[in-house]
Amino acid sequence: MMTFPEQFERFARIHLPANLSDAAILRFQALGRAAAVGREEALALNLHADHLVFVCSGATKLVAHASDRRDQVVGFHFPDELVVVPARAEHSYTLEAVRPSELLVFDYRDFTELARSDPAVLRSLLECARGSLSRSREKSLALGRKTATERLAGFLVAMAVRIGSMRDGTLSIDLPMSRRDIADSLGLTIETVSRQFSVLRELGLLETTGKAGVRIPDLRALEARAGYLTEAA
Amino acid sequence: MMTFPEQFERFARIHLPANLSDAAILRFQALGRAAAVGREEALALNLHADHLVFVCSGATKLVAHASDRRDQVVGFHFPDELVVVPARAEHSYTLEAVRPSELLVFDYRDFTELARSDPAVLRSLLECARGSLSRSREKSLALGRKTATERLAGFLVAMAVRIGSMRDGTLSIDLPMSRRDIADSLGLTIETVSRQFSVLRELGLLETTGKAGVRIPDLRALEARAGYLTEAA
DNA sequence: GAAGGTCCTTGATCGAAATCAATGCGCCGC
DNA sequence: GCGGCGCATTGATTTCGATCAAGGACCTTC
Repeated sequence: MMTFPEQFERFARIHLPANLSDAAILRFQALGRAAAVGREEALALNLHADHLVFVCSGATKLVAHASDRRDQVVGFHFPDELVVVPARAEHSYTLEAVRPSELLVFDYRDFTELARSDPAVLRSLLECARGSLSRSREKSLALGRKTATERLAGFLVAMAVRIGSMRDGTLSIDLPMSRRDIADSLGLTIETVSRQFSVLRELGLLETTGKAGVRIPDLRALEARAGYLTEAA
Repeated sequence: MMTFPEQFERFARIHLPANLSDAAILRFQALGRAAAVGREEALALNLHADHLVFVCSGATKLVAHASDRRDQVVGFHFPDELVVVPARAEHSYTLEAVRPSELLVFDYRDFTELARSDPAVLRSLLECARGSLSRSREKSLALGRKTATERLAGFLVAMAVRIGSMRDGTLSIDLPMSRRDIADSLGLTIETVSRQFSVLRELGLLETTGKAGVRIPDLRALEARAGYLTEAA
């Protein structure tokens, strides 16, 4: 459990320019607030404003809500990442904890107003937005044109890159999210996700240990199963 | 047909700050090139670099390509809009003309390098990225969790807002894109798109004239059919 | 370490959209 | 005005993933 100044210091180190004056840093700090969010809880936000949220610890999902509790996980966000949580428009969005998480919350408008003449901060925000846009476009392709197996394979490749680690010589992931979260992210049902885990397991592309553990013996092979473009095409 | 300086002037008026010095404007101008792209042609780009493209005239689609010619239209872009076209990664992207289009092309890296200390230009880029991210997230929700009818209704609402106009008292759209483009944007087939047009027509939510003309007598009703959140929820 | 609950897996059936297959319409040149 | 062609519509059938329905595994709690 971090104190607010510790959290902010971490945020500043990653997302604010190194040469910022102490006074300027304090002005940004004054705009932030800390929030601890328990598992499966949503971060409480003013629905009518955009927010900028820094993930200090845990793991989170950004969820878009349509009518009839049909939810779509629009993205997962892990420690040290910055997320833009949009205000309610055609649909509403919530940032929810997949694991107990410590978050740093800013009003988007206040933050950009303070950063309006600081190129380094603006560049940092732009990079954050570009990363999210790029992942979101990849997701559109997956949701629009890929089969269930390809979607799960692509998801696992992306997770391996973002939160995977080497364990006794094999690329491994400890998935923080439930099958429901994965299903809501891939536009599938939990049953279909479960079946695709079985398919990939039978193809020898992965091994599972318990609910959360996944070992990937051959990342390239899994990428191929995800329908990624090869050198040739 | 615009000359390159005319095109650039238009771009500068919309996306560059008004108080930029003439010298600075010329430096940006030196980075751009004009490109005319015919119907269904792709803009020729260096595949290994990101680009920034300004649409001067016409209508364009940003297409993500997976294996087996399964294409996903990731977004449509109309005159005065700025598009980020990503370099090839897991998938490749092309910007293609839906109608003959005049485009202004920049290398993304060069452009941001020149803008690196100019907050106003950076803010303009950030706003562009945020707009695209927001539309992309809405698309993820539609592709992941909505029915064919809801997707088409949502698409038509969005087009009405972006390129619709009032004609003899009724909100009307002259769709620049084919059924195939719409299908590739909504993650459906052309046959299904066609059937959903019939469904919405039979529901009295729209009238069609020829292939491209759409009249929307009641936008609110169409929005409701798109599964948008209502005030209550 | 047994009990209980939650989450996950597997199986059987159903349904929305894809695919396959004609047919129709609008738009072009002639 | 009349073909002809490309695009769009409509119909018949198939398919992949959703839904419905049991089991089974893992983790917590006592």
